[in-house]
Amino acid sequence: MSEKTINNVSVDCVIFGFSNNSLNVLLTERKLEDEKTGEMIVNDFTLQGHHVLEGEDLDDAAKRILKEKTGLEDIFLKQFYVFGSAGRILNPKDQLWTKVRYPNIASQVFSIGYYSLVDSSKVNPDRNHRYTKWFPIKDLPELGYDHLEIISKALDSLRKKILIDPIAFELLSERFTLGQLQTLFETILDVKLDKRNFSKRVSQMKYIIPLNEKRRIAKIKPARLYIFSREVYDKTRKEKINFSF
Amino acid sequence: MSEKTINNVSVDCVIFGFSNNSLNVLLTERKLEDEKTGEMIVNDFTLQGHHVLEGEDLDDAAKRILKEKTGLEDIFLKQFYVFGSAGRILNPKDQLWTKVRYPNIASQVFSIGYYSLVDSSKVNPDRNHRYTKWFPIKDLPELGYDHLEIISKALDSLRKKILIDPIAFELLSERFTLGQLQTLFETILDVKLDKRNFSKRVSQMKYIIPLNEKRRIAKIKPARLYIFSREVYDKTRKEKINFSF
DNA sequence: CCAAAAGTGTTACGGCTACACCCATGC
DNA sequence: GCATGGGTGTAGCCGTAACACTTTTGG
Repeated sequence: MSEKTINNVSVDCVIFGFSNNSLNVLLTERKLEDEKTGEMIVNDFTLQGHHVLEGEDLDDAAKRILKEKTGLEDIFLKQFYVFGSAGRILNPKDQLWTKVRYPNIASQVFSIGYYSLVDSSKVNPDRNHRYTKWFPIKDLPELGYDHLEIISKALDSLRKKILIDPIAFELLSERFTLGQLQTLFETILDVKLDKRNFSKRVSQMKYIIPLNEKRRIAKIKPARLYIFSREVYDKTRKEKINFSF
Repeated sequence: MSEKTINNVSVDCVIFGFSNNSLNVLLTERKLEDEKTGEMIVNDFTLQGHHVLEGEDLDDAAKRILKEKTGLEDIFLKQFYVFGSAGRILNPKDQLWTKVRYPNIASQVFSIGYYSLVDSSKVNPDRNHRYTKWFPIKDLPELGYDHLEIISKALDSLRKKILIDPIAFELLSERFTLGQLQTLFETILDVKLDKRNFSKRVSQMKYIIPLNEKRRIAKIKPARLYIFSREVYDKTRKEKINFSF
C-alpha cells in the first residue's frame, strides 16, 4: 500500500451478478497455513474490502475496490449499512487472519457496506491473481468475519430497492430480452410471475425500449431485445404515493 | 468525557418531532465569541451528535445521544447514511469551532447519520442546560457543518420509509385520532388526502385499533382514539410485490 | 417431429378515487 | 348560532390477475 490508510474504517463490497438463473456474489478465497505443521488454519471466503485511504471519499473507496477486483468502472453502487459492533470479530480464525495480514489495524473497525450490481459477463474475476469466484446466493461457502450477515443485509436492501427503482437492468447486458428481465425478478424476489402480465407491465414503461433486433440462440425462437433508457426514465418519472405500511 | 472516544467516528442524530401540523427537528445552538473583541464568531445550530466511545456499538451510541438530549429511551432509530467526504469541513467557522471544542479530533471524521422519531410532547429539550429547540423543517435556521445536507437526506429516507413501514405512529402519542394521523402523512409527504378514503384505508389495517375513548378538546366534536398494535402488525404482515420501478 | 422458449387478448373482479352533507362541541 | 374539525356511503373506473394456445427455431 503506497498511500496511507485509515486504520479503523473500511469499505466492504457485496458484488452481485446474475447468470444461469441465479443471483451470485463475488467472493475471494482466504487461506492461511500454519508455518510449521503446514496445517490449513484459515480456508474460507470473504467479500472484497479495503481500508479507506486518507483524504478519500467513501464512494471513491468503493469505486476503487470495484475497479481493482472486477476491472469495471461506472457501475451501480449503493451504500446500505455500517457494521460497527464492538464484538464483531470474535472468531479466533478472523483474529489470527487480521493479525497476520493487517497488523496495524485498529481493534474496532467500522465497515461501510456497499453493494454493487454488475453485468457478470463483463467481469474477469481472476485479474488480481487471487482466487476470486462467483457463488450463488443460495449456496454460499464458509465465510470469514461477519460477511454472511453483510451479504444478508445487502440482499434485503436490494430486494426492497429493486421494486422501487430501475436498477434491475444493471445486472443484465445493455440489451436484454423480456424473458431475462422476468427471470431476474423471479429469482431475486423468489416469486413466479405471469409472462403476459409482465409483458404488459413492461410495455407501459416507456423507458424500456424495444429494439428491432433479436437475440438468436440455440434451438429457440429469436427473442426481441430491449434497452433501458435512463434519459426517458428521468423525464417521465413521477412519484406515486402508495401507502402499504 | 470520562470514557475514551474514537476520534474519527461520530454519530449524528436527526430527531424528528411532529406538532402544530409541522414536522420539526431538534437543534442545539452553537455559540462562540472572540475572547478579545467579544464579537460573535460562531452563532448557529447543529444536530445532536457525539463521537463513538471505544467498545461501543453504533446503535448504542445513537441511543446514548438520544437519551442525553431528550431523556427518552426505547424510541425509533434508523441508521440512514454515512457522511465521510474528505472535504466536508471546509467552512472556517466549522474549523474554528472544531479546534476550540474538540481539539483532539481527527482531520477526517466519518459521521454515521441516524434519524429518530419521537413523540415531541414527551421531550424536554432543555434538560441539558443548553439552548436546544424545535425548528420546523420548512423554516430551519443557519446550520453548522454539513448538517443541512444530513437533515435533507434523513428526510428523503423518512419519506420513503413512512410509505412502506408502520413508523408514522412513532411521531404521535400512543393514542391518536384519525385526523392526527392523516395530517401527519399530509405534512410529511406534502400531499392532500381524502378524509373518507383515508379512513377506509385505515379500517382495513387491523393493527390500527379503534378504542372506545374519545379525545375531547376545545370547541370541536370529540374524536375517536386509535392505537397501533405491533403485535397484530407482526402477525398479519405479508409482503406484497408491487413493481413501481 | 420434438423440445424449448417467445409471443400474444380477453374477461372478471376488486380496489381506488371522487365526491357532499350532517354532527357534536365550546364559545 | 357559528366556527371547527369529526364522521360517514356510493358509484364509476381503472388496473390487476387469471388464464392457453400458436409460433419459431435447431437438432
